[in-house]
Amino acid sequence: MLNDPSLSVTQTCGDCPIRHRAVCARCETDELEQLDQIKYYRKYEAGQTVVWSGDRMEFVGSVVSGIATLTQTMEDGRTQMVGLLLPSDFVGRPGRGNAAYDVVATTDLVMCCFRKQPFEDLMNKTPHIAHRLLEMTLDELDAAREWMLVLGRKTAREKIASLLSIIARRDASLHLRSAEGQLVFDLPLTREAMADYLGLTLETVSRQISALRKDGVIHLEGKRHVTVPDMERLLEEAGDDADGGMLA
Amino acid sequence: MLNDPSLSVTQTCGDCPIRHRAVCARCETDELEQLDQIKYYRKYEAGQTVVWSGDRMEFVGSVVSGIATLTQTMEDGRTQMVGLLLPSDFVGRPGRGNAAYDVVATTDLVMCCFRKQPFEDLMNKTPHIAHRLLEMTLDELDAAREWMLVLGRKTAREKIASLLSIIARRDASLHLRSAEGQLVFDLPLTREAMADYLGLTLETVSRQISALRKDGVIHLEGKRHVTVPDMERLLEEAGDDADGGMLA
DNA sequence: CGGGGGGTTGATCTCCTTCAATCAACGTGG
DNA sequence: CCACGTTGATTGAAGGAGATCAACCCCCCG
Repeated sequence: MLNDPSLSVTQTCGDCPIRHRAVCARCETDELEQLDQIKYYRKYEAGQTVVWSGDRMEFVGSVVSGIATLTQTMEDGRTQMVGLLLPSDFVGRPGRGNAAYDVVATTDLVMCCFRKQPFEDLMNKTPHIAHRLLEMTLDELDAAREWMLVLGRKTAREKIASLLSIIARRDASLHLRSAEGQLVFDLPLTREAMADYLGLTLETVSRQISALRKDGVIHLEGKRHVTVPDMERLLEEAGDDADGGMLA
Repeated sequence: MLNDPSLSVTQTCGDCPIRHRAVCARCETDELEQLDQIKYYRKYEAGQTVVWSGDRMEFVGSVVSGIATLTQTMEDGRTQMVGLLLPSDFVGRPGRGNAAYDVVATTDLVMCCFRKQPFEDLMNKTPHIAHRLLEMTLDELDAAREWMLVLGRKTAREKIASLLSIIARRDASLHLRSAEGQLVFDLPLTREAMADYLGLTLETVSRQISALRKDGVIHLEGKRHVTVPDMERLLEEAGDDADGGMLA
């Protein structure tokens, strides 16, 4: 629960790594200045809970760096991840007072926060923000619906392959390291988190990853470092049509 | 495939049954007039496909009456419903050329359609529309995420109970017929459609409905007419915390 | 009368869960 | 430096929830 007092991550929006992808992506310089005045950065350690489901939302904001998860939990403890928050993703829902999900940092995390009320006021005045938020929300809705197919209809093996290909795709779009068709990345999630994402048990996750390794679909170094020798193959295993985007 | 030529459902927006809930909910009268100029009604019969996944989207629009489903299908035929479209729900995604899902009418259906380009132009000019669409999209995202928990973590029995309570709740909010705590409604879906919604087989759906009936959680008249003697009980069976809204 | 769509029920199979043991990596304090 | 506990992961054995395959019913309609 270390509350580092030296968490001043002060920087100007112009230098911000997520400047062109976050809610502020379409803002003009004057709009950015207004955002600048109500923003503040906040750091979380891996494992820390950012927001508790049901709690009053003090702020909304963007993930600047690190990874967080959005999860829902039943009274008996069953949990389902309903979103994976990567840099530039938005946290919080304008127009709602209380959080609907737990937000947990899975790695060290930096958030760019806006106090809720000022942000909502600003949003109502600047269509660029509202427009970008609509765009992002529609993307998230698509992602959620794709995930519904994974959860409802895919086998354990297909689920794992689906998760791996999503992570691989994301990493490829960031590092554009698809040289030689070889994709390499680190799993940002524990086996348990993957299980919560996929609606499986962690044992099944472990078994299926081992199976994919034995079958040569992926290579593993250590527990987390993955190499995909043939992306087409992985997509087949995921039950997706090959081709599947890559350039989105 | 009957293409009824007498499908003129002409009416003014003022009389529209979904006037206060659809994308146009927040429009002023002058904005409504503009929408009026680009709108047209279209009818579909039960079973007809409204939009094919992958096809060019000619229009976006609202469900006026009837029920439609949003489904995704894998090459081998497995299908997952990713959305249930009720009156006032919006179909189509501004800013995207091709449909991502199949839209199928499960009952006779009336849609209020807008040609895509004019609608997008109008949306960019009138923040009321964009704002309402954001609101609706956020609601859909919440619904999708709640469904992810159902798909990923609930048992077959809980899944059925969840679906029934959602339908019951919706019907209650429409007909406010919660007199005596007795809820009565008709299932708008076949067993197969329910299975596609819940990530189950239709046999399992049938068995679990029978089981809930034997256990007195619901009463059935015919195959579709359902009575819920005790909503609390149904919510327990769904694995939801009791209370659960009812007044949203 | 035949036929087809929607639904129920039964028997069997299988994939995933559950329970459990084991392991490797890591940090911590004696 | 090593015993110890912890956390994340792998693997095995057994059991069960739901899928699969199949028969049959009901009802409407041509």
